[in-house]
Amino acid sequence: QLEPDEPQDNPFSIMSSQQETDLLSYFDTTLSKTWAGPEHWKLRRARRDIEKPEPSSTQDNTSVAETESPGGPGDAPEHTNKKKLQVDTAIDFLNGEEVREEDIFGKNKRTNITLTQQQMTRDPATLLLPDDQHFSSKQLLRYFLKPKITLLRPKKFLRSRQSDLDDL
Amino acid sequence: MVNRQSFQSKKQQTLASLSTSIPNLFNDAQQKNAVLTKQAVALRKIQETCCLNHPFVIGQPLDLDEQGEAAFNQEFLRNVNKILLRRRREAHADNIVRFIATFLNYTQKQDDPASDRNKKNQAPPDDGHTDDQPSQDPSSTNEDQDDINHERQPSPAEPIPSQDDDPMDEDMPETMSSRFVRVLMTYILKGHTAKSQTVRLRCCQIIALSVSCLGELDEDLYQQLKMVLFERVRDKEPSVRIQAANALSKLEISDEEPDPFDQMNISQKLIHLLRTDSSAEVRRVVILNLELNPTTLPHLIERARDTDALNRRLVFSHALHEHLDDFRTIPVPDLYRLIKWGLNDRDPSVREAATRMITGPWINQAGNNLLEFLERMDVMDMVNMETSEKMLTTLLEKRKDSLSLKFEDEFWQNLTPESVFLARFYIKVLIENEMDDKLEVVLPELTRLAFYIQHYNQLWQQASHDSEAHYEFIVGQLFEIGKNLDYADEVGRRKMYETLKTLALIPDIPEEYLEHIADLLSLVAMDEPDYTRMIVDIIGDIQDAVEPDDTDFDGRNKRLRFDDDVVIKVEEGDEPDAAALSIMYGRLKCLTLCKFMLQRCELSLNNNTSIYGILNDMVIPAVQNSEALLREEGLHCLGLACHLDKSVGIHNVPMFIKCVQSGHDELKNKALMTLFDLISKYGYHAIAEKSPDVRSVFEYCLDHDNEKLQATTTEGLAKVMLSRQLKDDEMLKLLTVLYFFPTTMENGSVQQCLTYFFPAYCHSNAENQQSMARIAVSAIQELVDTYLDLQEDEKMIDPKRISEMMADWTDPRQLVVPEQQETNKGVQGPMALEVVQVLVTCNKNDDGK
DNA sequence: ACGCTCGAGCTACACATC
DNA sequence: GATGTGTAGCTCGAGCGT
Repeated sequence: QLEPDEPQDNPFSIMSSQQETDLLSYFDTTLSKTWAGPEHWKLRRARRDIEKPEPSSTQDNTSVAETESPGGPGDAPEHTNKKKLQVDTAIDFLNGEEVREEDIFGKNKRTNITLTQQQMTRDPATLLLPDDQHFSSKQLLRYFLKPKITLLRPKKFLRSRQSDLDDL
Repeated sequence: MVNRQSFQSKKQQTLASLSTSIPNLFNDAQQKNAVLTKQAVALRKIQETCCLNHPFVIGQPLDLDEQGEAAFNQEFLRNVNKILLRRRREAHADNIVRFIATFLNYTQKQDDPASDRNKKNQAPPDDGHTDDQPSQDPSSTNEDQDDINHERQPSPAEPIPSQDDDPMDEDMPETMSSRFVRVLMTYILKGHTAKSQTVRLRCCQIIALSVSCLGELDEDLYQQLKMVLFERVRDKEPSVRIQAANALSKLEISDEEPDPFDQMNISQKLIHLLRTDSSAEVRRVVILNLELNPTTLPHLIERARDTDALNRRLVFSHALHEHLDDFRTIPVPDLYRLIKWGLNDRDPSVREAATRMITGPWINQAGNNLLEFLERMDVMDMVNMETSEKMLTTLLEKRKDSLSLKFEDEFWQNLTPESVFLARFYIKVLIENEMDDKLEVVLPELTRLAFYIQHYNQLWQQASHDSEAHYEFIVGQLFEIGKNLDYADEVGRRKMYETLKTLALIPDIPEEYLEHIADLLSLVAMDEPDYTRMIVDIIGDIQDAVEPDDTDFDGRNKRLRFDDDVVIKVEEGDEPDAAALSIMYGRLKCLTLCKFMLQRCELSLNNNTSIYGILNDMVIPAVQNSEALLREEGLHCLGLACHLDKSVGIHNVPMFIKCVQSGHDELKNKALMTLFDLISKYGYHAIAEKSPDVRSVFEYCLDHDNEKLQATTTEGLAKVMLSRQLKDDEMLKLLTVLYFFPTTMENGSVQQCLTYFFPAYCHSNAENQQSMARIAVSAIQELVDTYLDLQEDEKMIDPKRISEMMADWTDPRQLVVPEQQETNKGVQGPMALEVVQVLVTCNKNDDGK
């Protein structure tokens, strides 16, 4: 969690926490699917997945689990039934009902079943991704003028040979 | 005749039981594991019995029972009818479609004496989808075939026509199957204008799977078929287009006759679909079926950037995988674009497919020889360096275990661009994977490497124009290898220093080599002050070489080489002053080296006093120089110096602001970068306290028409706001409006930066999210106004989508760290209120939300 | 091979338009 | 009033991971 107000003279103590790195790498992964920008943005299905576990976890594990369990055992056979019913798309060629040809070849005079020439000529660029600049937290964590140095841990770029010797 | 009579009675029986025998075959054929050939064989037998007056004999003139034929056809079509209304992807119906194709293939082959001899009854083609299972087991198909041939032995009583007496007429002879094909196709084609999309879909599907099973078609039927497909490929329903495209791709590509409707031939239509069809699956069908040739190749390559990840993947795993005989048929720029896209794709499965394509068939094409492969890839071309590097790294990652190389003196003495390039990345991969034992036999000693650099440098300096680039490249790669060595050896360090110094003094050393030198010297140096002293010395030497006596300098070939777009403008009539030019280039080179040094320095100026001299003698004068390039590079150095000392930094802020306000674009950009760096380093308030102008400077740059400047400002603000140094609703609103503004649409850097920034900003922190909520409504109002009076040629995101995105940003559930419940409702609630207020005050303009 | 998940596509419904 | 158009929600299946 972020500290709301850090002393202004040392602002990057905010950024230097491990959590901050975690947060940014979290966004690096979650946002890697939406990088292409508003033209390719889609409304994600409401994050029910995150809310689903909530009722079970937020509630006590004593009463709620009991009340919901009756539905559980009933579900299992239902699933198998459903599957069997769904697979039942076989066609009975021998005794099946006749299909009337006018049902098949019936035409619709008014409805246009073909696209207009204009609908056919769309800009090919809309079906292509833009040039990916691979924007990530890396860009946000480096200096413009010293791109090799991260803002997070201003470690020494030059390792002192003297200290190497000292280490031994 | 007895035979004839028995045939007739068999026919009577068969005709009588048609309404059960054929449905039974269809029933069998729809099953999941049905061997369709079996049913096809049985159906063919029925067909022969019904349609002929004699037992079938290959090559015999057709003796047709038209009534029997009609009965057969009618019954067949009656069964076909039953699948035409079955929805897309219903397995049973799909099986029947395949059955139809199998039957057509089989019955047609039976009547064709040419194909009958070698009776390699090809399986009917797949439907071009990724989901198709291999419909038939090839071995069983062949077995069935053999059985048939035994059964078809003509009875001894029949006259056996000679097999070779029947050269085909120019007009194909009519056969039982050709008549059937005509009947079926004519019937199926009727469905192409049906009201039901399912019928259209099924008809096209039948055509798609059957076209290659039809044998030779009448010209008129073929034309009719083609026209129908031309129309269906423009169907309103994507699912129909998928099948139609599939069918079209199975027609002879050699047919180049254009459609009178739009003047496009088959190939052109397919390419058009590939590029413009809104359905990813339609495009996919074309990717999978389009023949690879010089015309289609660029369009297939373009699909490596398709919005659909699966399509992108198929370009690598299918279209260009096995079908491309020689990757050198791809023009080099396209080749590198393709590899770059594939290896850098956001989707791991695409990257994987691209890697497999390169490591598999492409390397094979080069005889599994990496050096040969690199040669064919033309890796020396510096334009594509990044991609070459990535590619070789990927390659070696895959092969690191099976590859054991040994680089000894002889290897290093006889380097080629390809071999040194390979060595560099082999070393890199070994280091990254900590494969120390393999490294041991590969890494040269520091002294040796210094010697090799010297050696190839000499060759470079003496080289003819032709081989110059060759040696230059080798030296560059040796620099890179040098960064991996151990610098403990004193003698090696000294040798390296001497070598690097010599190189630094070469008048026309490329800029990136100067950077390598700066890097390597940092490894040679004992510590930072030592490093600084080394560079300052070298800078002094460079200056001495250029400035004191300018007699033998010729500005043209001794100049420092920068990127191509950097061209020093020489004022009109200044040409004779080559000496002045060369002095200027010398200064520029010193500044550049200084820049590289400062980028690698950390110590404060007080602890590293040798920098002061260089700042005062060289950098400050350069900032005031009239030559733009020198000013830029000087400013850059000054900016870097500000990194090292807070008071120097703060002191110079007004100067940087001034540069942003009145410099040329490149200078503006450098100054702007420095300002953001200083804010990052010393805090926004430390800067803004003394120079409140910064904020307005940022506003000014956000609006600037220079894209690079806009991008720098955006990225800088994103940094400063994400780190929560700057909390400024108004600035956030400016960024939001900028993000969706029509003029920013083309600026990819700004777009992609903000695409990252907004969700990260809003979802990382509840306070940020509230800030967004406060400005969202007024921002969207402004954007809707903009949207309403868009010019003809301007494009903008639909306001509805804008509001969706803003709703997403301000959704409290998306917060990474969920706030305490109090704030949860409070975010979008006020927004909704505000929306209502806006709607009430002006109920003529309403947004899409 | 199995099972899960996410997303494309389908249906139904409301609204607009002729 | 009927028919076309656009959208919301739901379902089912392809494709991925285990």
